[in-house]
Amino acid sequence: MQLHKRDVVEAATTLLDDYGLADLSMRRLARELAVTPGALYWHFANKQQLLGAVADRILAQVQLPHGDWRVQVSDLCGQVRDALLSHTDGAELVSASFAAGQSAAMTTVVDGLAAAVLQAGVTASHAELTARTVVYYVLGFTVDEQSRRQWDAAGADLPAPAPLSDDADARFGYGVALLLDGLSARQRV
Amino acid sequence: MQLHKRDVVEAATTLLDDYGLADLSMRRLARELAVTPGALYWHFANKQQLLGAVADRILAQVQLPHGDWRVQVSDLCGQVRDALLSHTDGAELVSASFAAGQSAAMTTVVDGLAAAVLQAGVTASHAELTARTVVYYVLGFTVDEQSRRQWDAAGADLPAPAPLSDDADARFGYGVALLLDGLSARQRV
DNA sequence: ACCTGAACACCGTTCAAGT
DNA sequence: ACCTGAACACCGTTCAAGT
Repeated sequence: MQLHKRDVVEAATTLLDDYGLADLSMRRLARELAVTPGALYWHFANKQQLLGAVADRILAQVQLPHGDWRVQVSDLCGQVRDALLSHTDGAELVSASFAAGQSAAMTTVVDGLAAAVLQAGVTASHAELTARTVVYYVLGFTVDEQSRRQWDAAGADLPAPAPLSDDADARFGYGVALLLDGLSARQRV
Repeated sequence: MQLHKRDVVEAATTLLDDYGLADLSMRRLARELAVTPGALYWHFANKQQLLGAVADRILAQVQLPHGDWRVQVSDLCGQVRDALLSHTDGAELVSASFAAGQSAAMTTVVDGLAAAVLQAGVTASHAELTARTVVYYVLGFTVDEQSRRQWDAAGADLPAPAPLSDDADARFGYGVALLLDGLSARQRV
């Protein structure tokens, strides 16, 4: 039966979760879908575009937040981080797709952040720049966190007491708060 | 005659500047050095490690700054950005090497930033975290800037008036200033 | 419209064997 | 100690030809 874009993206996500980004190849994905590699190129122009679609799938759960701009920004940051951490190499994949300009969902996130910081009194011309600064932090932090996390998990099974996941939350929140403080310091009200 | 680590790293840097990261392969590098691919594996454990050495070479020009902590931070940020922009795909390469924990020079930069922000009154336990936040921004911004830059350069030769490079400097400075303001807001003096 | 078959031009890495 | 030869197990992408 017919191959649809959605099936391809779903299979790619499963492959990602089970074997990681390094083993997510067009050939392997084709094998998993029981088609020839060339078939994928009917639906996607290239691998980058396909990975962009996977990135968007990973970020699909993210909702634009409401409330005070500070709450909106930290909510959005937290949602993105949670989405990335819920898939193997999710942070690396989304980060690369964003850098390659292949993630529409990430652009939506930037726009959401830009709208929020506008309420903080940032000028229109600086809103997107501010939003990107926040996104660079979220992606940089989470890529780092996830690689350490996966490295630890690859070590001994249950080595130390437990990695204390709350600590990572606090560390993540620290950087977000730092950026929010920078914005507040500039707020003219 | 004998192949030395330095020769390999130098040749890799030339290849990077001339053809970009995507075309910097172990096989092509070996060809350029007139050796067999296997020869490289006597000097480097794997490609990641070799790229880490190239990253360190790119950052070799960066000097630990002096003066007020604010000046130290923005100096260091500017130096790193300049270093990355002076090699094709330099930002992407250093960013990847840093994420993979293969760049000693980048670790030195983080330590330098941590030392600077300590003077801003950040607690010792938050200094490295703050430094990493700054680094995430510098890398994220510069990867973005360089990819746009190279994309534009690949377009028409001399298309519009000129890309206005000072604008990029100002945009970069804006994010650094935002982080510095966040730190200042917390400063207890 | 959608997919196969088959090719093109490559990869990173390992390792016995040579010098 | 340092490197070659040769292999292993793959890649992304294209495109005429089939259905």
